[in-house]
Amino acid sequence: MAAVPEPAALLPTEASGVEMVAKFFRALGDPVRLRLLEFLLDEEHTVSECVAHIGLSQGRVSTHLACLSDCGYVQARRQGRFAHYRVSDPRVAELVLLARSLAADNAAALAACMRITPSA
Amino acid sequence: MAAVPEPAALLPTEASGVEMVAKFFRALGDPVRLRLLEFLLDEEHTVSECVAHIGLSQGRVSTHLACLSDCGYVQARRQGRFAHYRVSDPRVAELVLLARSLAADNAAALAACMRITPSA
DNA sequence: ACCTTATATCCGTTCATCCGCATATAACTT
DNA sequence: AAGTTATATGCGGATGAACGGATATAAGGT
Repeated sequence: MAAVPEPAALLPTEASGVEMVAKFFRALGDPVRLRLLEFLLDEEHTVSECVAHIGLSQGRVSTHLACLSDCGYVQARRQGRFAHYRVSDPRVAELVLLARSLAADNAAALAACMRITPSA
Repeated sequence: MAAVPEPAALLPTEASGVEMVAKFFRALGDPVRLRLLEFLLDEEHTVSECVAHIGLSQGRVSTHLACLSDCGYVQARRQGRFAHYRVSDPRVAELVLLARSLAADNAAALAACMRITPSA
């Protein structure tokens, strides 16, 4: 099977798997969540600290953190009434750094790309 | 400068840069574009071939390809009335494979994450 | 010139996602 | 128990992004 010159099956064969990888990327497609990831890379931080760092409403930040947690980017440690979040997997940093280098090489075209966000 | 225990500045310092990386990820957050990327990894394909492969309207596929091109994921080679697209950078495959491995490890949680796509 | 083929763009609709605000839950404090 | 602090969830509204279908542009064929 798979006698085609495919490199190693970039994507899962099932459609549901592709949708899953897309979802995974969508979680990174938000500037607030990216900033949260960076903030939580090395050290744990509570939700309140994240709120102070990000500057959005507490509810919003909590939801963003839950989203990152659902997707496996960060982990929550409960302690009393506090929730300490941190990045759970070193590959996360790898992923973002790789994207950053790619994006940097295409900054001009990317900025001009009106097909994703017409006004940004 | 940067005497903080940051690992190597995961994200660009300026807000516009963060928005740019987010935009970059958003381009990958669509199953159709992911399938196109895989299709164009090794071999060039024309738009018509992509249309046949993907199964959406020609206009839609053309726009998706333009989007990928704007973001620097693929490159177009014009020949007569044909446009041949292919992945331009080997790091693209790296990026998607890395995400795939991460997503696989969190498949269950990801599937249950209602914060990104309530119905998928 | 006319018709076909290949690709790109525009338009209106529908669905997804983000936001702030209000509210619910849960844990400490006194 | 009542009040405070920390976090999570629900709601309506606004914007973003996907789609199909129609149309514009451009190249080849006859």
